Amino acid sequence: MAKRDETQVRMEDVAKLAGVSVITVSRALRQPGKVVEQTRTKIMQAVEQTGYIPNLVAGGLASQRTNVVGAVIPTITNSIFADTIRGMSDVFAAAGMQLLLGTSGYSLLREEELVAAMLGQRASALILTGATHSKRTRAYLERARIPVVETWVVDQRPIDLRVGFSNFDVSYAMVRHLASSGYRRIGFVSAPVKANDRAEARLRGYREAARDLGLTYKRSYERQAAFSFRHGAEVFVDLVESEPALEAVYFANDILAIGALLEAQRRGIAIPDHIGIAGFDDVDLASEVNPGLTTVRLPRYEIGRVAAELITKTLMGDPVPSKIVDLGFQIIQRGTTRPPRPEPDAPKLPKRARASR
Amino acid sequence: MAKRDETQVRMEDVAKLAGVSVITVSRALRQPGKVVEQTRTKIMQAVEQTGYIPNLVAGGLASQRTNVVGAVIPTITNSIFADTIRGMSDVFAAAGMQLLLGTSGYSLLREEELVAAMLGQRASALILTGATHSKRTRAYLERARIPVVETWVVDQRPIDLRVGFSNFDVSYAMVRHLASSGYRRIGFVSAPVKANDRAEARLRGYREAARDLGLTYKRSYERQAAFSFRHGAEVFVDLVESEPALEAVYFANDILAIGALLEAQRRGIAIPDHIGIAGFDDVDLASEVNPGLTTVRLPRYEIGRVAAELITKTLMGDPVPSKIVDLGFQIIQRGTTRPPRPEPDAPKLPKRARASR
DNA sequence: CTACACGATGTTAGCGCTAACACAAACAGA
DNA sequence: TCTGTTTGTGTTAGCGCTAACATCGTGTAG
Repeated sequence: MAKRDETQVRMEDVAKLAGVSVITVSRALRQPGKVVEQTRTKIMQAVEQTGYIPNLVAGGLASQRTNVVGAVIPTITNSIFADTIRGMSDVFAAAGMQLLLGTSGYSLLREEELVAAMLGQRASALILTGATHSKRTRAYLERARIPVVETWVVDQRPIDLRVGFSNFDVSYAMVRHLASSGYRRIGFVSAPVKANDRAEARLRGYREAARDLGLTYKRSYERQAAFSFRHGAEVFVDLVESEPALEAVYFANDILAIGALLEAQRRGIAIPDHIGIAGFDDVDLASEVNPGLTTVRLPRYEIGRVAAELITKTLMGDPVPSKIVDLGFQIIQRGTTRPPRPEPDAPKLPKRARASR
Repeated sequence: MAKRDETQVRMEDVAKLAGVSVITVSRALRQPGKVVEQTRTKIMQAVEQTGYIPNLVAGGLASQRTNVVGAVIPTITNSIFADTIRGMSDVFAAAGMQLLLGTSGYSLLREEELVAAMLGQRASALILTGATHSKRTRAYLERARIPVVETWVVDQRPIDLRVGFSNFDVSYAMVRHLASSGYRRIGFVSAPVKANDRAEARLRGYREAARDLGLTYKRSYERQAAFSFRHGAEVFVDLVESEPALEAVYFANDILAIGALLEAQRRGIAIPDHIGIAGFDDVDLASEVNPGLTTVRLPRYEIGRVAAELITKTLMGDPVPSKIVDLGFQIIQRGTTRPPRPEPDAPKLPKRARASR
């Protein structure tokens, strides 16, 4: 064996100093109620004096459970996910659990590696982003028999739990909103859809709404752009130049939309008089730019909080009321698009989008 | 004992299926070169067939080391730290290490809890933000005898390793830059300095530069504001209204500065003609707003990358050339401030700031 | 006064893996 | 041929902790 590091304080050292057995120390630390006041005091003093920090690796092996929860997000650069992580962190910190974070970079293979690593750490539960996973990832998760929460999605069959909203519905609703403001020729700038079911659902929502509402729709009204202000600016210029008839451009995220807005400002393109701009996410900046960005507010923090709550509940053996939690959304009308017109006499728009395809 | 979970595949199951001993399986997975091709193939097939995932908790206990590195950042909401984490993640992912992330919310007590939890997980190394830690945190770290990297700072005595730049020097340099553009009355909006040595160093840099350069300096030229566009907007309005003589306002981060710039836009305050604005960080948005924001570019990603590289090197037993790595910075002149004037005949400004106080 | 419950603490036996050493077979050099 | 070395694999003994059961003392009811 690896010779043990003699300098490391073990539970045994604390026990000797306090004049009790190791199990009593273990109990004093984990279930203080089971140890009498006086003994506990002695033990805590010994802990203090030695600077003892319990070895959770050994504890995890012996008890067959850890206080670690793994979470995989596509990227940490997008502040969207930062809010979700904050939601998780707040709950897990209060529950004394550790968050093991990994970023997949929108790669299913990397997600698979991360899931394997987290299962290797014997994480008590896993939080993933989206509903698309490799076959092997699914196999791992099924065999692991731990709570798994897929976030930012609610449609389809969950592996276990699911917390989010319908990207399809939101996107559909935004197009409906723009249509109700009188826009008939609406362009769409998608995020890259590769290995990103949320982006793909937003694209579908746009297409189906455009069709259902009888808008002018051409494939050339669509573009795809990676997540950055710069890409938003570039794709916007390309789009308005090649499709001058467009009345509004709807972007799959606020960063692209704001990039476009700032570019329009530079080029003297009047927003919303010449063309409307809409985003998706309602980031802080969306209400600060001039004019303010019409967008969709999403329950970013809530997704993380609820996901973590479902997990802590499940781990404590409490039943959860529902395996799928839809947290909804809210269209935010601001100055980058014309305000909606008062309802015409016969509102022939579908009342609500279908729940995906 | 906790009865073992019979459904969990162990190394023994793989070994039986492959017709070898467990140690051979262990070696095949960790040091493939030590096992002959044919045996390894048999073992890998058995791994595949059973869906075996090595129990790193058991492995960590037996070997007395883990592939986990802990990192504590103040907040994940600030995209600044996101870049640093990306730097770490890229290196650790390539090295097959796991990142255990915690957010302290600028609380030394919370940092202490996180450090204790991470040491409890027997993390192989720790990455902290800043140089200010509680007494107990320092005691933990000294006893732990693992590599510890403090980031975003280089001054003073490190616990072990340190990667960043001098916030004092950067701030000093920015004020010097503004002065060289002819600004004499420069306001400063600090981030909250409580438990934030970087913010405090930036404030000191501003004050000392103002004094050294003979600028007009009044305590009422200073404000403090929490990290958000909105706070930047509000504090800017307050400052220009109560101190109308101000020629420029220098913000301790770009988010505050951009919030101010957008507010100025709304109120028709001409930037930079009426008043100059400068930031700190060079976020993506800084080059997109109109006019572009004068700011300081920091090696955000590099800090994370270098910190992680120092750790992987140290863990592999390679010596590191230096315990402290200063990654420098770069002033970025854009449109929110007047351009620097050509050097006057007698440049009596100090050539370089002192390395802190 | 005995029997029994209960609360507090201790003893024992692993959890699944790896370090160190052991050993057998194959090979090389004298 | 013998010896030493190298290579591949196995045996043994934990790593530090906790679950389960054991034990001991005290209080309480009959």
